[in-house]
Amino acid sequence: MGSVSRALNNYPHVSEELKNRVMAAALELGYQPAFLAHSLRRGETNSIGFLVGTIANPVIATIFEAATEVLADNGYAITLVSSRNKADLDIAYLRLLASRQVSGLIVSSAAESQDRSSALINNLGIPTVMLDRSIPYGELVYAVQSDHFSGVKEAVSHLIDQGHRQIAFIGGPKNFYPTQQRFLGFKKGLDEAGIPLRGELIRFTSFTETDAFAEALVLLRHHPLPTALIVAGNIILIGALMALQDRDLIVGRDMAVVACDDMSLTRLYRPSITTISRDLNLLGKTAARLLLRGIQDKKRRTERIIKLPTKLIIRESSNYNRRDWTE
Amino acid sequence: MGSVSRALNNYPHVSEELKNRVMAAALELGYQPAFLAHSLRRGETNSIGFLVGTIANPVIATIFEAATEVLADNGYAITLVSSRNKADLDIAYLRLLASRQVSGLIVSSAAESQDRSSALINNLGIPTVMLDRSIPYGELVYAVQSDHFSGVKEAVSHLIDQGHRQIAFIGGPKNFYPTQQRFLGFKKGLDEAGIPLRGELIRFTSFTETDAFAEALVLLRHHPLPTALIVAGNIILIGALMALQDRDLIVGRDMAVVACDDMSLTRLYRPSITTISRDLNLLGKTAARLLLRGIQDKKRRTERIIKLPTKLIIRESSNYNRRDWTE
DNA sequence: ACATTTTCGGAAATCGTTTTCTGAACGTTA
DNA sequence: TAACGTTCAGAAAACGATTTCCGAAAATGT
Repeated sequence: MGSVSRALNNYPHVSEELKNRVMAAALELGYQPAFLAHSLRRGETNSIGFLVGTIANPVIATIFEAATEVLADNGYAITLVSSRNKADLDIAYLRLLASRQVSGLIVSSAAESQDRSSALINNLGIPTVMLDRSIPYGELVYAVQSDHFSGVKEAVSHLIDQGHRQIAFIGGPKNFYPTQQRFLGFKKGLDEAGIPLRGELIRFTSFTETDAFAEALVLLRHHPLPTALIVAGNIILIGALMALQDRDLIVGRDMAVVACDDMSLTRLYRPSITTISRDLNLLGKTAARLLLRGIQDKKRRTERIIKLPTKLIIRESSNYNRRDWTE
Repeated sequence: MGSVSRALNNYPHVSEELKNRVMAAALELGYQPAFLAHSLRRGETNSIGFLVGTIANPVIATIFEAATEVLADNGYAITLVSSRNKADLDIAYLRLLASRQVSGLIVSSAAESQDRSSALINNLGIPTVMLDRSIPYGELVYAVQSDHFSGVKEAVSHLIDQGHRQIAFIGGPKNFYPTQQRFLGFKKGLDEAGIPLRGELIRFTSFTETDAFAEALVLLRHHPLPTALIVAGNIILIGALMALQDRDLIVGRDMAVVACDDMSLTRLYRPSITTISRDLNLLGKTAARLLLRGIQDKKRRTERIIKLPTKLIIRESSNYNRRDWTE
C-alpha cells in the first residue's frame, strides 16, 4: 500500500506515528524488500561488475579488496568475473555483466589488445572505470592508473647511479598497458643518460611463470651479460628469479634486479629485492570512488583520468655495495 | 506472447519453423531477456554468493577462481564478498547475500568462531558449501575439506625420519578449521612416535604477517631451540621466515621447515621449502560441483562431505643432507 | 466427413515491489 | 461556512519477463 512504501522510503506526507508503526511492524515480521522486485521497479541493481584477468594475482586481489570495501560501504554488491587472461572470455563476460544490469563496471582485464572490449564498453552505456588500463574514449568511461612510466624511469636512473650500463628489461605482453608504460619509462631513462637501447636485452612475455622463465633464460644467454635487470610484473618476477637460479646467477652480486610491486616475495627474498612500489589500497579505493561519482553525476563533471604515483624502494638486490647479507 | 516464450525456452508444442523465426528476430533486435524480470518470475537469480575471509590470500583466490570457472560454465554469476577476517562482517555479508536471493552459497570465511555464522547459514534455507571449514549440521549444508590431519601427520613422520625430536608448531587461530586439523595431525604424529608434546613449542596466531612474526619470535627464543618447525598457513609462513631471518637462523641448516600449501614463495625460497601441498584447483571445482548438485537435487541424495588428499613435497628445507644449495 | 491432435496468437495472471491516483477524514485558515 | 492543505488507506498501473488459459486454424487420424 502507498503509505507503507512512503514510510519505509522516508518520503514526505507521512506522520511520525505512522512511520514508527510501520517500522515496528517491519521489524516484527522481519520484512526485507525483495531485491529482485525492488530493483526491477527502481531500475537499478545496486551491484557493480568487476572484470579481472585473474584474481589469483595478489596485486589484483589486493586492489579488488580495497575497491570492494568502499563499494560495500555504499550499499553495492560486487559480482566478480575472471577471464583467466583469455581475450574472448573478456567480451563474453562483459556481456554477461551487462545483461545482469549492473549499475557500474570496473575493468582490469589482461587482454593483450583492448580494442574489442573497449568498443563494447563504449556501447554498453554503463559507467565504467578502467583500472590501470588504457585511456578510454567513451562518454561514461573513466580511468585510474599508476604512473609506471615515472617509476621505471626513476629505477633506471638509480641503476645508472650504481654504475650499471647494460640494463635489461623483461615484461608482460607488449601492448598490455602497465608493461607498455614501463617500457616507455625504461627507454626514456636510458635516453636521458645517453645510453643506447639494445634490442637483444628486451623481452616481452605472456603472464605465465613458465613463459617468463623461458624468456628470461633467453635474455641471460647473451654475451656480454647485462649487469642489471628490470622486471615489469610480479608473475614475471617469479619466472625471472627461477631463470637466475637456473643459471647460477646470484641476485645482487651477479645481476642487479629491480621488480615492480612490493610483495612478500620481494621483501623475503635473500637478497631482498628493490621494487617500484605503489599504494594498491589507494588504487582500489580511488577506482571505487571514481565509479561512484560516475554513477551519480550524470552531468559528467568529474575528471576522467586519475594518475597515482609510484615509489622506488631500494633494497639489496640493486645495492650490492652496502649489502649485509653475504657471509 | 505465449508462443515466443515457448520458442525461446525450448518448450514443446512449437514448430521448428516458428522457433527459427523467433530466434532470428531475437538476434536481429539484440533481444536479451531482462535479468531482473526473468529472475523475479522464475524465482531464482542464477547467481551464487561467495564469502571469503580475504581474497588477497592467493590460496583462497586460486580456489575461488577454479570454482568460478565451473559455475560460470553452468550459467551462474558470482557475487564475491570479503569480510576482511572480521567475524561481525561475516554475518552482515551473509545477510546481504541472502537478501540478494542468491541460489547458493560458498563460504570460506576466516572467523575464529563459526558459531554465529553457522547458525545463520542453517536458517537461511540456501544450499551452502563450506569450503575447508567445519562440518555443517544444517539440512542444505555441504562441505569440501582438505585432509590437513593426514598431511601434517605425514610431515611429522618425515621430520622424525630425518632425526628431529624437538618439533615446533605455529599456526593460525586455534579454532580455525585448517589450523585445528593440522594441530590434531601434529599431535597424532608425535604421539605415534612416542614423543611427548611440549606446550612451549606450540603457538597460535592471527592471520597477519606481523602477528605471526611476533609469535614465531617467541617460539625461537626457547632453549633448547626446536630443530624443526611446522608452519600451518601461508600467511603465517611469511611471518615465520621473517622471524628466522631476524634471529639469523638459516632455514634447512639451523631449522628444518615444513610449510603448508605450495606457492611461488616455497618453490623460490633458497633453500626451497618442503610443503604439504594440495590441489587447489580441484578443491575449488569440487566445491562448485557439489553446490550445483545441492541446488538441483532437492531430494538430498548427494553426499554431505568430501575430503580431498594432501601430498607432501619434500624439498631442501627439511632435507639438509642432500642439499645442493650451499656453496 | 468427422474427431482428434498439434500449432500458435492473444489475453490475462503472476512475481513483489514502487509509484501514482483517488477519495475520504481531519484540521486550519480566511 | 467555504476553501485549502495534510494525512492516510486502498486501488491500480508499472517494471519485463514467465506461465496459464482460451480459442481458432491447421494438420492428422479414422
